[in-house]
Amino acid sequence: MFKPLNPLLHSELRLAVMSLLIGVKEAEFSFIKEKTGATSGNLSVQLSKLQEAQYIKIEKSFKDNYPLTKCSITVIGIKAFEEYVEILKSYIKK
Amino acid sequence: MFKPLNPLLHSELRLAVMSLLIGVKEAEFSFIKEKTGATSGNLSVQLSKLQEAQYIKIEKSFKDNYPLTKCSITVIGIKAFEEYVEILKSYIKK
DNA sequence: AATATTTGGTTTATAAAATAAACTAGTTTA
DNA sequence: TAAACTAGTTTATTTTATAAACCAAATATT
Repeated sequence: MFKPLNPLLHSELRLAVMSLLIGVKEAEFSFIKEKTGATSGNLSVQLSKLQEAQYIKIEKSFKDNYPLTKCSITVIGIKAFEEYVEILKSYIKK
Repeated sequence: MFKPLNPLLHSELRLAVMSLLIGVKEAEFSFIKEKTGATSGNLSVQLSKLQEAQYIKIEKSFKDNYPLTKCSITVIGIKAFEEYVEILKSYIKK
């Protein structure tokens, strides 16, 4: 009846990150942090988990001497997000 | 940007329970258990939490000599559920 | 008539997740 | 050159979810 909700996406912060990334080409760590209101530590951990699942791609570089982390959603990530949203809708439409 | 998601409702099982209860007048423990696929223990714990928050009402009685637990959603619960759904939608619509 | 099984749960213990605090490595500013 | 800031990561703590064990009473079995 109630299909399982992908636990990787059923997390407030990771869901916010994915919701954000699905609308943009890429986003910087500090931008995501600001938009989600997350702490650096929490964001760092959650981004790593999303990367591990190959839902996002993380690219590290330097800009003006400072480290710069850019994230973008992958095809796998888009698919997982869309499926999660569909299942979620099936919950709340009852 | 991302409003906080009510943590009491952002739980797979509790969300399923609320989604179920919002559509019916009341439901028995075993019915909820069957529909959600939860174990008795987990369901018992989660129902208690929802009751504590006054999102549901739990009525205990006996039927054919056996204990019978009936649950129903409260006005507070309906309000919380609807607000949660609205915030959730604001996440996934970006 | 014991004893085993089932019902309808609750309680407790364990595993997993989220979050906060502390730390790293380097940069800039005073 | 020392203090403060950037941009994070790692580790520790707290919280949450889940599973396992348990309980009381009822019914079924031998």
